[in-house]
Amino acid sequence: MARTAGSHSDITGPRVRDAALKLFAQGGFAAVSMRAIAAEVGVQAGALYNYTPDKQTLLFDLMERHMNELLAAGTDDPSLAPQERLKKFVAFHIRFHHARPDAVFIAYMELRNLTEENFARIEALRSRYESGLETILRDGVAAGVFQVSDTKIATLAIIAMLTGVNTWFRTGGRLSLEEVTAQYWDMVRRAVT
Amino acid sequence: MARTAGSHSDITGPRVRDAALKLFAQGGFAAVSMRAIAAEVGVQAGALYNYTPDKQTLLFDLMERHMNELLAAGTDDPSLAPQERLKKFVAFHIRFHHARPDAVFIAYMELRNLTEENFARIEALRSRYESGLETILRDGVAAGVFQVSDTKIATLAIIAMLTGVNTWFRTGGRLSLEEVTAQYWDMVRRAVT
DNA sequence: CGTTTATCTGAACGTACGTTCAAAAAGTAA
DNA sequence: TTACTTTTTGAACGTACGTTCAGATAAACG
Repeated sequence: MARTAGSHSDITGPRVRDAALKLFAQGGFAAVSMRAIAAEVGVQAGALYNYTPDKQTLLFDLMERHMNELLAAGTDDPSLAPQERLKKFVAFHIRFHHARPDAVFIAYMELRNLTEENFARIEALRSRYESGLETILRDGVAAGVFQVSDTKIATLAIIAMLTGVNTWFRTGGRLSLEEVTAQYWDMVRRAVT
Repeated sequence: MARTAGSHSDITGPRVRDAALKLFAQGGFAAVSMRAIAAEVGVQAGALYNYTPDKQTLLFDLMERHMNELLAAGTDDPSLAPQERLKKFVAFHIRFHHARPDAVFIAYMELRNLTEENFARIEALRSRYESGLETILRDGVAAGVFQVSDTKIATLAIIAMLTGVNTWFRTGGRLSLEEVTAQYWDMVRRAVT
């Protein structure tokens, strides 16, 4: 056998990434073999190399796509009041991260498996995202509506707190995502005012 | 050759755990070989099996020791005012975690490499630690000094926020650990009152 | 000193890994 | 149908893995 019926690059490519995302999140980059990814897709290991030059690049692609999605989806309207902008940020962050737990997990946990250069590129993207929040905080401080002595620290603290939702929240539990978001917004609001 | 000069179980045992801790934190459980750990200690791979039945148990031991240390070190005095108790908790959590970044990293990142049974045991220990904070929050709510609508969520949010310090704080940077602690305490205090 | 016990070596076991590549089959276009 | 391109197979490459164990040496003990 060789080429299989219905095989197409446009189909297999995304399926390779989906499989890798799922398995990396499940077992960790180093613990997942190319053969395991191939099995999930339904091809032999060799076929994966039509879609990535190597395993490391496959990981990097997943992370980079995730960070680019995050940056593209985030919106901030500087004409709004800082309180309103911060509220929108909190809601967006929780919603966006909750929708893609695997990608979030990988983007935070597999950084050490990147080459130095790839690591730097991911960190640059993450830094850009953090800057978005810090800008809101700074504008709020300048406007006198936030009292934050160090906006950089507050930025990191808020993001860590919000991302933490992913580690415990499950749909169908005691609270809805909207209720959880409201509570986190309450804490964030009070923490900066 | 065989037994080496000066070899002692009391010495090699801790060195094996230290090496494993360092290397697991650096590269991840799956990516670190028993041979690499042995090389760090200065023995052959076979010698490690005098100190652990297998690699998985070595990881579990590291995590369990860390969690037990955490629980043993944490102190809460219910006779103090809730505000004071919470302040002590914040300071303790940041200091304790900052002192052992490798163990913290492993205890949070390598959970998926545990067997189901071992995972449950670590989670039980973590849950006990979280309960300590939640008790403080509940007491504060009961006393009317904290306004928190869901103490469970607040517990998880605060812990995520505080543990986040480890991901960015480095001694010798712009701020001292004491200054950082003060700022986090400020945010936590405001978030619950 | 001689005997026993604790500790480590070095080699070996079967298995799995990431990656490569010629050959083959399916799709595409004429 | 024929010629060409895209996609996949299946086998193979060298390397590394976790673990076991008989044998060897150092330490401890009487």
